[in-house]
Amino acid sequence: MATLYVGNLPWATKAEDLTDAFSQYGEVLGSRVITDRETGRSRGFGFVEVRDEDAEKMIAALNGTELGGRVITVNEAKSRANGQV
DNA sequence: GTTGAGCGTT
Repeated sequence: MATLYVGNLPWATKAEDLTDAFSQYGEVLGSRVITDRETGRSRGFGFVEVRDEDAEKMIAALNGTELGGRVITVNEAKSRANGQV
């Protein structure tokens, strides 16, 4: 599968919101919104796990679109484990 | 109750 980075999210965005939004354009295997480890508040970005064959389609479909009232940024995630191969 | 570029935890 592929990991998608989702940024520029509202503070109220949750993992379910990412799943609901991304599942409209592909199969969402899992999602995760990054929250501050110390305070527990949302950092305004998250990650969505999708199938590799649907990843590019979902990026093109949701990148630059509106979510929760804000325009979000969707890209292929690159950090920690990168490709997950 | 606040903030706004950036890539997450076991």
